[in-house]
Amino acid sequence: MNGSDSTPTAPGSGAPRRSDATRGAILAAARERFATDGYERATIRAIAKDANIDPSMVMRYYRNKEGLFAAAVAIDLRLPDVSGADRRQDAGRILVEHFLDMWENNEVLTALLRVGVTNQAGAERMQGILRDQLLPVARQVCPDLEQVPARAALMASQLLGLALTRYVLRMPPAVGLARAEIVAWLAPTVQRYLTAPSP
Amino acid sequence: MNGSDSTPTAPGSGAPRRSDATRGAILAAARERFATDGYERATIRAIAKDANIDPSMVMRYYRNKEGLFAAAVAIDLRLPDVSGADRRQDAGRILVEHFLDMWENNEVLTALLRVGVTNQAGAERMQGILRDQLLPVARQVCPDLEQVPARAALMASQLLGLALTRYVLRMPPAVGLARAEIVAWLAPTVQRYLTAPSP
DNA sequence: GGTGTTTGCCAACATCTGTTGACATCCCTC
DNA sequence: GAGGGATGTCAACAGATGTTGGCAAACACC
Repeated sequence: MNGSDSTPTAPGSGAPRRSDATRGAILAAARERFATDGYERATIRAIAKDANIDPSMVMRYYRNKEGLFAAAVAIDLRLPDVSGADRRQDAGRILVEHFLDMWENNEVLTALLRVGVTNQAGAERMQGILRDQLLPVARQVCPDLEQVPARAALMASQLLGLALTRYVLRMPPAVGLARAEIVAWLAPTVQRYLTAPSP
Repeated sequence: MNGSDSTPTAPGSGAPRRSDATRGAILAAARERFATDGYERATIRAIAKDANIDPSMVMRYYRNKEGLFAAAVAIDLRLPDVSGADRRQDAGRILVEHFLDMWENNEVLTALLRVGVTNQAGAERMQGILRDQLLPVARQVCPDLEQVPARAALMASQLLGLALTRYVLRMPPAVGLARAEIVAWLAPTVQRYLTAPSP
């Protein structure tokens, strides 16, 4: 439940508009549709119907479908700091737990993953998240700076792979895993990708 | 390069038809389009154009778009046997190498992954592959039979996660990984998921 | 050589898509 | 209370999409 985050279009600036409720409803509906249907099948008409407004309002407030997607899917992973000496050796567990928390109650992540697979803009957005958010974390704990991108990519492959099988494809055995199980299995993997000496 | 596999529709049965060349061309074009565009954006018209035939031929030979997809994407991972005592402790490396071989020169896998994310039928197909092909491999090497599904799911999460970041999203650091690097990093992970005692 | 089936192309259909513009209505300001 | 901008509704557009049926040519078989 993301709710209505202050000002939908220009966060933190501009006076509140009378249409903020509508804008928020559109964004909420868009997030849900993009998450369940992907980019192509999430039609503007369906989103507008969910938000109980006219399709033309979507165009007025977000220019076009791409603009709507850009506004609806803004992701801040809020990755925790793991640079402390004590936390560094626990980075795997901390990150896996944080990732699960994020995915379990944030449909925007599922939306972006679904869209990123079939839409170029979505894919680039995901590349940006890896570069701007995941990579810095790897830099905090990785010994050799030159290996940071590779290690971040490895971490991403495992975490996104879990999200893919569990939240998108909903493979029964992946859905059936308990949270504690996932942490116990994946934490050492991520820890190794981040800190183990290059094999 | 999959080429034209004998009889496209009913494998291993029926006399060769005069239209086999056309059928094959359609399937090849469909595979490529589904792989690059996903299900929705891979239009029948575009596929027909690639195959240099009329769109109506696609409908004649494969009923509808779903039928075309079902015919175009039939996957046999040809997973190697790892039940031997010596191979069992090498299962991780063997499977990762085999997976890379498969993905590097088989666009059908990319097609299925792209479609599985936005299409229910595609998702079910992938679930079937996990159940019918990946799970038996896990059963060969996993000590506790009850844990087989969970371990197969873990293996799938890592392998599909790599495919996702490298072949679908094409995240630069994931694309930049050398084959040997991937094997060196992922083999121990898969090995642990399959054979390590439950953590 | 005539017959029936297969193969292919063409035109069209109904529907859905993103998108646009005109018009009515509300609310705030002077 | 009049004016003006913001907000919302309605109808329509142009194009694309899956799908269908009819019709000509090529072929196989007697």
